[in-house]
Amino acid sequence: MTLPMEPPVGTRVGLAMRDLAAAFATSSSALRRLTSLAPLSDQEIAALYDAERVRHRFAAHREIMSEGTPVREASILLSGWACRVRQFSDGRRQILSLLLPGDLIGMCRQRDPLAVTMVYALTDVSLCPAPDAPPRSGLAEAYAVSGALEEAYLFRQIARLGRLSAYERIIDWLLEIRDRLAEAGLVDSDRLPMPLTQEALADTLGLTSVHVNRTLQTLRREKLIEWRGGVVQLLDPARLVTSLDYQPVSVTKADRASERSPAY
Amino acid sequence: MTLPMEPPVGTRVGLAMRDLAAAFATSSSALRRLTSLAPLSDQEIAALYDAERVRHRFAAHREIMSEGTPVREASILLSGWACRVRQFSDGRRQILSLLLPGDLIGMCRQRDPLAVTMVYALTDVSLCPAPDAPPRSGLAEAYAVSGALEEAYLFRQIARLGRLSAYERIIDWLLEIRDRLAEAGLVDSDRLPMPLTQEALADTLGLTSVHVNRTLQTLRREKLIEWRGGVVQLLDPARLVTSLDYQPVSVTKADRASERSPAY
DNA sequence: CGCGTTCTTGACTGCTTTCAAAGATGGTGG
DNA sequence: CCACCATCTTTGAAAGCAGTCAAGAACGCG
Repeated sequence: MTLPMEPPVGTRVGLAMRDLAAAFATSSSALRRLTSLAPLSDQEIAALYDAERVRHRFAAHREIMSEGTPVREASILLSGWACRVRQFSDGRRQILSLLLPGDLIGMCRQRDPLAVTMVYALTDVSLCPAPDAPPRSGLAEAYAVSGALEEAYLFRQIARLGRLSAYERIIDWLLEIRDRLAEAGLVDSDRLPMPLTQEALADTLGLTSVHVNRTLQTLRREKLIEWRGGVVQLLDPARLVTSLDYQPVSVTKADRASERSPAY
Repeated sequence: MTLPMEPPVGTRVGLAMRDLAAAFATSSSALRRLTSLAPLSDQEIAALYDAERVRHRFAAHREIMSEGTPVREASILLSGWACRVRQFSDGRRQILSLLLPGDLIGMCRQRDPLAVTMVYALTDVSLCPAPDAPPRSGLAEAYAVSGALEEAYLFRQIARLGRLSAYERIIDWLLEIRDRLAEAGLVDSDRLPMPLTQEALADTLGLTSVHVNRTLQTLRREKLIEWRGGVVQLLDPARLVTSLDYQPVSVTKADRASERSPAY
């Protein structure tokens, strides 16, 4: 079966909903992630599919949202990598969190929300508006789970910056990115797309690019990773995991259940 | 006028609602903070006042919530300081965020939520259940704003750990704590209650207690702060603010408006 | 007053940064 | 197809911020 690469225009709730749902879930990495967060109805999946028709594109290095600016509408990140950044007046820069395909941007519950951080495109990026989710719907649940995960990743980032060495930070971060990309179906046998420069990684991990470079070389020398041409290959994920007793986050009971017995 | 120190039992929506509201807002620091986040109706204030009758107390150094455990109900922190912590297997410890009077704990939107981090009482602490907030109510708005602020503080913490020196981290942190305590009415002319040990502060700022100690001495020598007997006095807040162009967070348009022209 | 916790101090180590410059890489246009 | 340029990666030497270890002083509580 050939999967649609771009959503055909004008598709609505149709005949073979079930097949469509399956197709969507594997064709769009964003859709794939969102459908994995909570059970969605066929209508909801169709709504997401529909929403993807409207695309906002941003070139790499463009500002998607600026600090202190009103947040208009919530978006879904369809493709590419973005991040939240804090820029200091003296040139220092800290990447606060990464935004990967399927992540939500600008999902605020208060009225007249202002962006608390700049959002910046690390690569070419495309967004679509996030469909409204009525209270207690499956989509609302998916949004809630996504929000809880985002918070959990912020906590991980704090612990990483506060207490891990450069060597540990890189390993811990790679494992987290692997898990997050895997949710969107973007990881194949521990090979992950890695569009970041070492400088961007340094800004993420609170290091200098020089030290990131040296530490990566250590990891390569130890045959733990390969990193060439925008792709990282984890050579011994098990050893990486045990070396810092890394554990994936889970924010709901259902989530933890699915970890014990993976769906696939 | 004498303010009630403990909420009298059985009070409901009464005669002099306006006066009551004013009294509550100054009597309970938690109530004071929540009422400042969004306009609340008299009924909502009464509900909060009512909720405070049920108190869960935790002694200092007790675990309030443990990682991976189901979150039963949302609570309001009435008094004392708590924190979210990540404990590493080798003894390292990172305090992820501080929980101050008026902060919400365990406010989750997803079903069957699990605690993502341990919550730990830094001092004796008392909590009460957070009243339910119907959608679009003032209370829901207050909860939403509180959640957005919490997220903003996590971003600040990440930037702090990633890119500031020990000296800068302490200043930045002190200013943030001042602002947060001020919302709850707990700051008087830049004197803040400071129940943390230098070790706890080290675990918050990703440093060692020895280095925190030395850095505090520098700040004292420079006549920037005093810290004695559980109280910190900021001696020159303006200089502290400009030294790292510190700016308070605002998460809504209304919020920013009130900064320009303070309500009191 | 006595004991445990917290704070303070010194000497030494080391991880990470800084500064600078040389290679590698990839995309573009002639 | 190759030269060229900008960006990114790699390397070296030296300095500095923060950590470690250890022990003594001060503080606060019962």
